[in-house]
Amino acid sequence: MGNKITSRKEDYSKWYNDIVINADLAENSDVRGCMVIKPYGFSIWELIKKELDQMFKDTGHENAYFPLFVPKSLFEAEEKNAEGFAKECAIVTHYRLKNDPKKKGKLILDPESKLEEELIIRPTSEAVIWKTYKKWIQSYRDLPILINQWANVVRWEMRPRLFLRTSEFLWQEGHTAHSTKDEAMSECLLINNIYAEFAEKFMAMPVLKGSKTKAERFAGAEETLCIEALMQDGKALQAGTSHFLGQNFAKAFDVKFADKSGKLDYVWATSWGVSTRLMGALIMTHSDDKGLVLPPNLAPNQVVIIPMIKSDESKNKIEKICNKFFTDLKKKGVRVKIDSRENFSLGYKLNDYELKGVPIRIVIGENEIENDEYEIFSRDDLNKIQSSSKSLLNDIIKSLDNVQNRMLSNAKKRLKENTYEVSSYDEFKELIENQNGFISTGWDGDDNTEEAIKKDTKATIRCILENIEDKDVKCIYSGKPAKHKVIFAKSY
RNA sequence: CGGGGUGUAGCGUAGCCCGGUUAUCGCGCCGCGUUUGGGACGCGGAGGUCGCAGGUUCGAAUCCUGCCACCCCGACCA
Repeated sequence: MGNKITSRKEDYSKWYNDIVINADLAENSDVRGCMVIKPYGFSIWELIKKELDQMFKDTGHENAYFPLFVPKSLFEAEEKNAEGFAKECAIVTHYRLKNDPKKKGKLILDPESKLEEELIIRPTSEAVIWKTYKKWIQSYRDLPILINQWANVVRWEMRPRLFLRTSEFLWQEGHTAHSTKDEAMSECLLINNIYAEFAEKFMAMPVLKGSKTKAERFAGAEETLCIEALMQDGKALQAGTSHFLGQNFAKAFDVKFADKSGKLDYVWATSWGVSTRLMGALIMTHSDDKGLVLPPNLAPNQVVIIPMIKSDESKNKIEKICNKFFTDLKKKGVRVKIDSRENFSLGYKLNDYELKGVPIRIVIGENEIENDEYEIFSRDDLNKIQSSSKSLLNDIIKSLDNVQNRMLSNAKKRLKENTYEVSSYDEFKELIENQNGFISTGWDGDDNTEEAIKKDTKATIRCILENIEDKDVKCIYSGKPAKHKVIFAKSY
């Protein structure tokens, strides 16, 4: 191995990047702010896709694919959305290059190929999709449309950050159309619940569910629901959003439907998405100074078997037993791998799989076979439990469950321990300054209050947990009666 | 776009202030041998437009000018 992981206490940002790069997940590419996702990292994304995709399909959604390019005029149609994304768009202006007459071997834009109308590389697909939906929708019988697409998008952010904010990223975006407001609202809520369930069940990452304030809301949405996760350094990470778009896009793209009585009305819409940022969330929620810690449900390799071969005589026997366990585990649906590379020492392999976060590891050699004693090592708590050849298969499967559950309960505990109730603004500032974490408190609902706190402390309202009537709950900043119970935090 | 920093082999770096043999070291890579129960060792080897373009000089990784890229801190954001 080359570099070792530097302590996260020393420099969180450095720690995070080291894990991501050393564990072979991703690297910064030469192209500004874009990342290369390496095979092992991409396998994690594929698992995320697979599981989420199933959840969408189980709730009646279908996949489709829409174009990458958005003509500028189309993009402009929904004003707020266009304005919100305007300053982070990559734009295609030409369709051809030609040789530079002044510099041999260099290419320049061919001025003759300038496009009549520029094409925006989608930062999100509402515009293209609603243009299409107009053609698909005439009657209430055409509704609802429940479509999801897995795609890449480009947002030209000022400061990219590996996985969390890259110029190009992979995501899923759902776009639905409904005949009633209530139905669209429940769709929006359903999806946010799916996101939260996915985060808990598969990522072992507990999240808070809530809605965004006007300032933090998606451009063009009437309401944005979100899931917010807490990272190990106490900063918040927005992990997924689900937007109720009202009739904004239907009006912008003139999408009307005839109801049962023949009356025309604009359709109601939602859109929702999660991105490769989830992988950043996964890393930053569970990893430690030894490297990645992956929950079994999203680990490309759930179990690794390492044969320990000391002599030619025992080689056959050991390989046979390794293969038997390998096959047995495969049959049980476990993602298992045998590492029989002979040019790497045991110590190297042990460290390598710890770095890569493989949840369960067993070493099989002469000692294990002779004594019929097998050690099951779990990555999350670095503990070993004893097993025998007879019970090994079941014990491994049980251990995978244990790791998954333990990771979730530890993360839940950390979320609870780092969520604070405060009664004064001084206490609020003190906490934000020194501890980070979630601060649960009252807010008067005023944009100016939100803005003032942000300027003062860098903390923002991550989500509104609930609207409250209680006259005794005061806004932490203004002291006026609070309208909402909210979570403040510094965020990524 | 403002403030600070960096650019030398696949990765991490020394050298730069104070110009001068063949550009340093570690990891990784290739070959051979010995190894393998917690990141193995020995010997041999390959790999460099010193970010790019100019300038100063007998001579530039080193000094000067311009440009580019990246990192960190702000504003922006899934």
